[in-house]
Amino acid sequence: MVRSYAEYIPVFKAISDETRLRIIDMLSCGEMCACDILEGLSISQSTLSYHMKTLTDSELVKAERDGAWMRYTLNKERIDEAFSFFTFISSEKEDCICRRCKGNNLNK
Amino acid sequence: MVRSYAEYIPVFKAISDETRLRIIDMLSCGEMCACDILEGLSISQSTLSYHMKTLTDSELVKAERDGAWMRYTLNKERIDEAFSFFTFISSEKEDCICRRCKGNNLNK
DNA sequence: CAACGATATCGATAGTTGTAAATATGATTC
DNA sequence: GAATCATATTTACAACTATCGATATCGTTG
Repeated sequence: MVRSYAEYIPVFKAISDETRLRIIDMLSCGEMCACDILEGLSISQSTLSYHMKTLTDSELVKAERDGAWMRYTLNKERIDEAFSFFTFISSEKEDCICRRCKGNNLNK
Repeated sequence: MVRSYAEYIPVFKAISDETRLRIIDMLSCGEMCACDILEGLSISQSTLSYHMKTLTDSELVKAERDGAWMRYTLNKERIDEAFSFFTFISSEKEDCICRRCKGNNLNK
């Protein structure tokens, strides 16, 4: 199930930036090309390209070339995977690495 | 609903680190004190303190002093809030900031 | 209250991140 | 194929992050 803690860190990093959250919001209803995303933001073209690379490297966003344009879409499966992973990590489990606090009343 | 994109960024940053994910895993079944968390990791005490501050500042983890010990527990409500926020951001919405790509066939 | 155990803070440092200007690459069009 | 439009890469830099050793603070206990 959980392969390693490192597996989804690029996803969580990708959503840890205001500009990228705004881009994800823009993509929530369907695909957009880079030029139109750029119009909706107040950043340079090279900065947008950097952010889109962060998003596609983490696989949160899928990129498809269409002639001169790049079309971007949200990868909702990847989002679900990352959240499932975190939900698993943060939920009670049978073979848990947890141990109780030495000073915990529950252990008395 | 969504107050600002910045609202949950500290939460997403908090879960973007392998050591902190491991700590969250440790806390998934109940509370632990710092000394026991430290035992389960291979980091210095000052580094643990730094990570616990990151986690509590983001409100992902609640801290409670018990004499000399600090007891830490996961704040599952905060986790749910952050995920709800992101789910909202990444889902189709009525008054969406999305606009379609100029070159998109859907607009023809 | 002195000594000790638990945790926090400080200072220093190496590595990472976000930004933009300049430049390069890739695709289209005339 | 030269000009132009769209996107990516390179370079440089300031800000932030994770880390640790040293030190400080806080609480307990003799």
